[in-house]
Amino acid sequence: MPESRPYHHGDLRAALLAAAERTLREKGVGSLSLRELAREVGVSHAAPGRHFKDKQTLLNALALAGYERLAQALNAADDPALPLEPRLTALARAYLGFAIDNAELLELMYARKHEPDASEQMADAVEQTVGGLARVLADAQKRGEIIEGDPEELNLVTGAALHGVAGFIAAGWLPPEVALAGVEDLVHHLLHGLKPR
Amino acid sequence: MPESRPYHHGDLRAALLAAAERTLREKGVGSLSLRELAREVGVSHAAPGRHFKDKQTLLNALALAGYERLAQALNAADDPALPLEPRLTALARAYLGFAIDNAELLELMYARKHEPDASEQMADAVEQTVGGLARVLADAQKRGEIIEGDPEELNLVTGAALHGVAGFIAAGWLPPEVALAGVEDLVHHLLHGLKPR
DNA sequence: AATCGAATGTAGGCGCCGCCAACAATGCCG
DNA sequence: CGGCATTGTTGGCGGCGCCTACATTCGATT
Repeated sequence: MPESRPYHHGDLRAALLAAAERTLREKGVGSLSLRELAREVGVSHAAPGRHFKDKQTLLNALALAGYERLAQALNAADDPALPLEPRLTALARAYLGFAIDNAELLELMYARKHEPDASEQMADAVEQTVGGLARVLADAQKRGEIIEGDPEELNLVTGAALHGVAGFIAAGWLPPEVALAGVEDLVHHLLHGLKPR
Repeated sequence: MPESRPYHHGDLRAALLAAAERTLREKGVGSLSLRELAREVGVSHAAPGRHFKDKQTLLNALALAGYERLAQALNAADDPALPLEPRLTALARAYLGFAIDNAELLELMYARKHEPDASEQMADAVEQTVGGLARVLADAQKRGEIIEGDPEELNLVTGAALHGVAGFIAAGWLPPEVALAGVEDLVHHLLHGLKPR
């Protein structure tokens, strides 16, 4: 007889996360159940509890993995040799690309709110992610390519604009192609403003 | 003996929506259950089904009401007599104020995505909401206060920046006071750009 | 290498949920 | 006033998250 599945899975935690991300992408966070995941992976309905103390913990892990992938994508897209405008455009394109390919996941990543601790890991991940943008702006400021003033405020405007567009995409108000096609203009308007000069 | 509650509630639908919004504000969308609402309002667990065919339908109604309140707040805040910058600032302040006071609700409003129809009412409501912003920018463009070019693109930059800040607030990354304090700078940077001039 | 505790998986159950069907009370319109 | 649509109630089905008790396996200590 075929030896049945071993009692221990081997890497249940990773398998659960992988299945969860697939389900998240295909059916949305709403139809994500621990029992269903357990079924997909082929373990009992209580097995996930050994690796994630509750459902929220699994979602947090998912979000954390998302931040790492996002930070990686942003770092890969950043070319410090470029002048400010194309450099920012590339960064923006990378962020929106991630938002398009991982809409549900991104929503999860941004849904971490009133968790008291929410694991400092999460805060670190967020910091690392926005750090890429902050670095670009700080560099530009140092070189005099953009105005002086509180860097936090500049980060906010730029980050908010990007985040907002990502939100529009996730909400389905802005078709992905349109968003990508408009990246260049978006960055241009951010840098040059809307007033005539 | 005190006459017992009448068999028919009178306005169960409105009572459910009111209770739902309170729960939403206090405990978040996650702890919103039809049965719990029914209990709060004092009806049986199946009564809500007479007014909302399923939970999503109730959430949609909630979101719709939110759009109406938001559009109202924005209209009230818009003073066409003002010059562009203060006019936009007032609008932004109103939007962020709404986002602060109704974070959970706003999240619900923005969560309507892959519903095929999702009721055209919703689309109308969204249109009405962003319409306020579009009007301001169109006016300004007509008066030559801002650059020419695709109005859609200008709406996008401005709307995205506002929406993004609202998202930061909802996510808990940006303390409300900081957001409100930065509104003026935000609008200023949007209009004048980040590049030195 | 044998042992024993920690880690990991299983079985069952509790109370909640959303949704459905059958029935009861009420309001309304002829 | 009689009948019908509306609105509420009761009961139940299957699914869920989480818990406890138990089973199996792994690995470190001796």
